Amino acid sequence: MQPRPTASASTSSRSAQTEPEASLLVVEDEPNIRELLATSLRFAGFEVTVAATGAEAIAAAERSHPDLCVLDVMLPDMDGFTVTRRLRESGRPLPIVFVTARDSVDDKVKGLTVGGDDYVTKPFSLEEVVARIRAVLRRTRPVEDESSALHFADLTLDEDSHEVRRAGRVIDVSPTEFKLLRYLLLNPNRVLSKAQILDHVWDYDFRGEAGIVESYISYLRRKIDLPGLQPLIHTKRGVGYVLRLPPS
Amino acid sequence: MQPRPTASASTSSRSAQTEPEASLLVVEDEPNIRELLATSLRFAGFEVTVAATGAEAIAAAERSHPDLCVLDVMLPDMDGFTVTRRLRESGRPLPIVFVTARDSVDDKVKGLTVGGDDYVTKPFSLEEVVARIRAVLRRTRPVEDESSALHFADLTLDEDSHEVRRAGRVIDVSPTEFKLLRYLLLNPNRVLSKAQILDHVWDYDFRGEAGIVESYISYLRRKIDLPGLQPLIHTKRGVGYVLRLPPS
DNA sequence: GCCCGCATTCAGCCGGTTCTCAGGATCAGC
DNA sequence: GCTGATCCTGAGAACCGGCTGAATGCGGGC
Repeated sequence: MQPRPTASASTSSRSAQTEPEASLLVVEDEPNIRELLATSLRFAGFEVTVAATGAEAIAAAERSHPDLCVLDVMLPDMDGFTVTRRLRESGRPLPIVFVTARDSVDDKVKGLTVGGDDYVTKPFSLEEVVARIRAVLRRTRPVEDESSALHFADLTLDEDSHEVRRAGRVIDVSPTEFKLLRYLLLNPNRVLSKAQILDHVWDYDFRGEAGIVESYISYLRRKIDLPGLQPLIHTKRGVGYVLRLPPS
Repeated sequence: MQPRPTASASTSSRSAQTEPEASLLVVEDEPNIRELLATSLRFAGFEVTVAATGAEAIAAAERSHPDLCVLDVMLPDMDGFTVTRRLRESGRPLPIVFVTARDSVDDKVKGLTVGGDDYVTKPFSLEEVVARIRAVLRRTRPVEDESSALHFADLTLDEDSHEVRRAGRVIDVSPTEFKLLRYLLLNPNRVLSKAQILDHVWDYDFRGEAGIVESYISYLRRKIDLPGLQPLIHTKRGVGYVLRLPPS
């Protein structure tokens, strides 16, 4: 798991907020994944506490009263059902984003996601996790001024409807194109290196080269930067890509 | 491995401050690189402690509580991912700038750029390292007074968008031109010798002559000091170059 | 099974970038 | 004004990064 050329980036433009967006409890027994989640979620603006087992999770939840729990369903000491039930025994409706192996029986997890909950499968991409968490919070929070759409110039991306628009016109994008565009929209006017994009948009175990980012940038440009419109995706040779209005 | 005779120069105008800018922990097993980093980062105004192994690093971090860690991912005793996790296990979000060999097998550690972290590849240029460190600190520090842009007269250089402007107009510069201009902007009104510029802007293993600095100064002048504008880049014959306003 | 969309890799092309070099311009000192 | 040293800059070669079309393979839906 390692280096590929990278530059600097923030996962989210909200990281500058002084007030944390929400408090999360991350429950995951694999140390590397736990730290990966904790680090990137903290940087995304959340307040994060961690736990490695179900028992720890229950103790931590009583102490810190998190707004949401990121829970690995395969824990050494107890299964996801039990942890979920115990976490909610207090009566507080704690929303949960489950983390599960892709090849695990899906029916079990589906039964778990009845409320406003959701789940992601391992290996996941960091953007995906953050997006799911925000979506669940949006759904379960009482009052919300937040819209689920990201905007830049005449470009819109709606998380709920999974819809992309340029100049009012709906644009059909593939899942990976959607995730890449979301990452760009979360970081407008900031150069993102190919390595950064790879780290945030692709699954954490992706073994490929940075060339695939070039391919997807190419696909996106073909759909987003149509002839006659101002190009929004720009190349900074030797550095990365940036979403911005053309220089005056 | 110390490249070429380094004139004593401060990397940044902040080095005159009595208060150190931030405290760094440099973890690198190669003694020459370690000293090169430690020396130039101290010149740049940082408080620096060093460690040669992962174990030393963890011990040192507990003792000195650095604001940021500069970490070679290829250490004799443990890999970068483990060191990172152990350094952060205390819960304190320690930002990290990783150092990695350019030709190292890229797929060993992934996810190095999450949480605002960044990395540089060996061989690096000193300006690049300092710039990355400052960028990460800017992103991860609570206080948000610092802007990512450097200014001098009507000339600006933005690290985030990698954009250069003169008199409001965007100027397209190559990566090397960008680094050279950043070095000049960090040292306004100070004459910089060609040797100094080579040491800071070019990779530490660059074997070329100082003539290349003349070439790049020429390129920059063509783009920055446009006819009709006040020239900002001046030659001090026999000494070096200086960024300043023309004498009245 | 068959088809289609999507993810991924790769190679060729193109143009920008880096770097060197040499001729000519400029400057300082005499 | 002369002269040597220094600097400027145009030209060119080698290199490198990025763009794109083509090929492959996988997986889901019919």
